[in-house]
Amino acid sequence: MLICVAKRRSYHQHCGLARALDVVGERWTLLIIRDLLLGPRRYTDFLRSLDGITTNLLAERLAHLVAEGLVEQAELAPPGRAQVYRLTSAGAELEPVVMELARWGWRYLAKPRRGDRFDPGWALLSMKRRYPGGLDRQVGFEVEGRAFWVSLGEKMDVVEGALPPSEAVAALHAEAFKMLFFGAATVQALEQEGELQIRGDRQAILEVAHALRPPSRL
Amino acid sequence: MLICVAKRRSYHQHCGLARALDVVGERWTLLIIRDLLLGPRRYTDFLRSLDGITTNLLAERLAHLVAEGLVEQAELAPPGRAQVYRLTSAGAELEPVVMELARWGWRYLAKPRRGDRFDPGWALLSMKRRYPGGLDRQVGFEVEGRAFWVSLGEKMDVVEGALPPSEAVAALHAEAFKMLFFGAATVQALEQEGELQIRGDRQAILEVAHALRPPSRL
DNA sequence: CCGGATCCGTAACGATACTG
DNA sequence: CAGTATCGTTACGGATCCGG
Repeated sequence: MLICVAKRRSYHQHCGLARALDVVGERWTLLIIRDLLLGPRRYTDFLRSLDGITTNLLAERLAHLVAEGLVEQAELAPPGRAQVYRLTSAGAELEPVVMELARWGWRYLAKPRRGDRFDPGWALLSMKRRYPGGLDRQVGFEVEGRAFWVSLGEKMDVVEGALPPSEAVAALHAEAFKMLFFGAATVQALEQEGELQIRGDRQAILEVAHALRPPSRL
Repeated sequence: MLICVAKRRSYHQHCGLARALDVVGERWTLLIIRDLLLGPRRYTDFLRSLDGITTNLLAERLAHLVAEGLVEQAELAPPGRAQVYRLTSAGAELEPVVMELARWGWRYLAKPRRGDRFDPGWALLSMKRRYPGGLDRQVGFEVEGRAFWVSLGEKMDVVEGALPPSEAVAALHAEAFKMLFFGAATVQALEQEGELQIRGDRQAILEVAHALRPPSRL
């Protein structure tokens, strides 16, 4: 009987970058972190979001992240009582890493590839770096059955899922959200075309959308 | 005869992070970028620095980075006339990504692993984020036959290789440099022990070392 | 020596099926 | 729902070889 010590692949370099990549450099890992930045997730949430990942690989990545202390498991309060994965504080400190990579990769989004999946959560996350600060608004976005809660204060916070009610909620389809994200449409235009409905404080939605508008092309 | 279209693996997500990882997420890629941030490199430079990479993989990674427009090949001026790889502007824009990952991975460097390679170039790169600005100094570091030129102005620049002469040069061994990097020693202490020699403006070296000192442990 | 290309074994990954 | 088990495929690692 052989006892196999799990020997992870490593660059064996005493360098912050190399050590970081030793831990989170494997395939899918940072995408899992990105999803968790929107709040706790269940196993099947990942399977839905990370289209193409296989169940064994997801299980292995999650186990590794838990072992590294970047992710922890928790039980959701009743009546849900489902088990979820959530970031630890060490894992949450990966946010600047994710944001920098997303910022650099933004250039490739200008020419969309056919068949690529779009998720409003990913878009909202990347909007964090657009927010210049100075507002105090809490609004919600409902996109095809999913709810995102955006809080603009000193910083921008965004989480997916049920949360305290906000001043206003905008409901729209993913395609419309995509257009907002890329500046191909405005809230007013989408509203006129019936692609966007606002409940509550309309001004709040307009202010938030304006604060998070894409950088002008010049 | 089959014509095979090179089909790269992709996450197929319309997301900046996923697209970035599609391009630079493969093994070794960001380490190659890191090395290039110190200046142009030759093929064999990579082989020496990236201990463990194989020649076929290095060739493939470089070819891919060139194809993506992040790296370009150039001929060094005579009498060297060697071919080198260097970053394009798009590639150089990966510096914040590398720095953020290195910052996050810094925590793992506190407990060194046996057998990990140390490179003063990697250390100097990660010192960029320590520099608070406000100085105007150019100094050199000679570490076991390698020359690094550090310029502190509005920002910190560091390149490896021959460059315009600086105000001062400090010569030391890698182990001594490591101690400086981690705050386990000071320039004065190393000098007294004969582990560090200064040519030229001693004050310049002291100022640079102080500006780049590791964050205090509290 | 430099700058790779080629071949092959192994480990990581991907697809599918199955289970408590 | 939350995984495990099995198996084929691809990427990676190790070694050698080759033209300039």
